[in-house]
Amino acid sequence: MIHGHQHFDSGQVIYHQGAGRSFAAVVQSGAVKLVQDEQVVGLALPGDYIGLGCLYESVQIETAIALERSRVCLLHSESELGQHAESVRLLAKEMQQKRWLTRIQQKPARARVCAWLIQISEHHKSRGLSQDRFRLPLNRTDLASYLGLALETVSRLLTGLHNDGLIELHGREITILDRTALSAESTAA
Amino acid sequence: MIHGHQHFDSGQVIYHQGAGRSFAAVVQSGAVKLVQDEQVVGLALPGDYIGLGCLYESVQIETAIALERSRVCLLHSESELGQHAESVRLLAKEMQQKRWLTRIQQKPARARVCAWLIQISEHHKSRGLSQDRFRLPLNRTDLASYLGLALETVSRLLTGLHNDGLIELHGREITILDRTALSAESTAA
DNA sequence: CGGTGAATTGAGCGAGATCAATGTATGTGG
DNA sequence: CCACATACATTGATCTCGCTCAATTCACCG
Repeated sequence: MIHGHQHFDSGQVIYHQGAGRSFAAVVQSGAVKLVQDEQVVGLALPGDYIGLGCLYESVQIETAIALERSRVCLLHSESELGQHAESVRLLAKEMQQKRWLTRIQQKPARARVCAWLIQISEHHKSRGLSQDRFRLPLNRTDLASYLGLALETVSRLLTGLHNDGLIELHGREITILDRTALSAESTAA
Repeated sequence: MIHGHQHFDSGQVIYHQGAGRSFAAVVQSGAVKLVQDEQVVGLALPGDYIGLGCLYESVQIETAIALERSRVCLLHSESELGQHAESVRLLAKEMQQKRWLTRIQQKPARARVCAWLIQISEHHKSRGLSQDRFRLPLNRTDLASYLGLALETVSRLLTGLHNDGLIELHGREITILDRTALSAESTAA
């Protein structure tokens, strides 16, 4: 049984979909994407739990891949995951994420991108970082997969938001210029 | 505190989104739809739990509406919901549903409909009913909302499946003629 | 019968996908 | 230091799936 934290380089697999002897983990730094059948289905940032499927499934449900050098604290045993009451809370958080995803999937493409940007921004804020200036944790391909769009569409929409003066953009570095408008668009249609 | 089962007529609200003093319940007969912000986000058939949000939220997350005369067993207290370990199992089942939804949302419209038909068919099978002949629990409008499509599209696709000889269809009564093909299409693209 | 709500069918349009080319940043080895 | 390779991002042109709007049709009920 490996305890304590462990490092993963960008692109490294933390665990594979279908793998037995499954375990959960907490992301402590960096960023991790969750992939299910070639589809990006989740994004875990510092503080987020991954692999909670082990609470009720015998094998991992998704593949977890580090998006940049990340530190992850592996939780192999039941006791390391805390009491059951705590487990319910963790599952609940994951459920909220899924609900959010389901809801924005119905919105038009531009709203999805806006909603995601806001979401990432909030996450940064909650970690005490700048909520207006940060690096996008996903590249265009992964972001497109996550939002259920074509990568070209994502690219076009981001430059669109830039042209409309809502954001500043240099590759993956982003600055939010008009959070109000962004937020408004994210709830549109 | 109301105990035991209770009946709801078609269209009756079991609980409202946002309602306090929330509770969970088990559907014992009939069918219930779960609506979140005008959007159908779930369908509960006999044996399914609803309102599990009460495990971690103080107010109901969605509105539950009976689709036909249904018997529902209300679970007001923590103890009626079983031990925590049981709660995790219930949440897990709900999570699976959500994962399924997220996954098919990316597929083309026809695959969504096929996947849903298969899903309902399996549910019937697991209840010991005919897996080939049954009544669709949702009308076209609700089904469209659930699958993220326009109701006209759903209608066209169903008649399409009929023309292709995969199903027999009279209003909401359906007969599955070619489960293999249906299943194959549900995983397409 | 007519009346009401659900389902089907048709015509046209548009958001977003696809295909294809070009651009930009980080390399790596000569 | 420059040519070149690789990966990621942008931009353009075109096509298509599914949406919208509108007109029937169908089933059931008073």
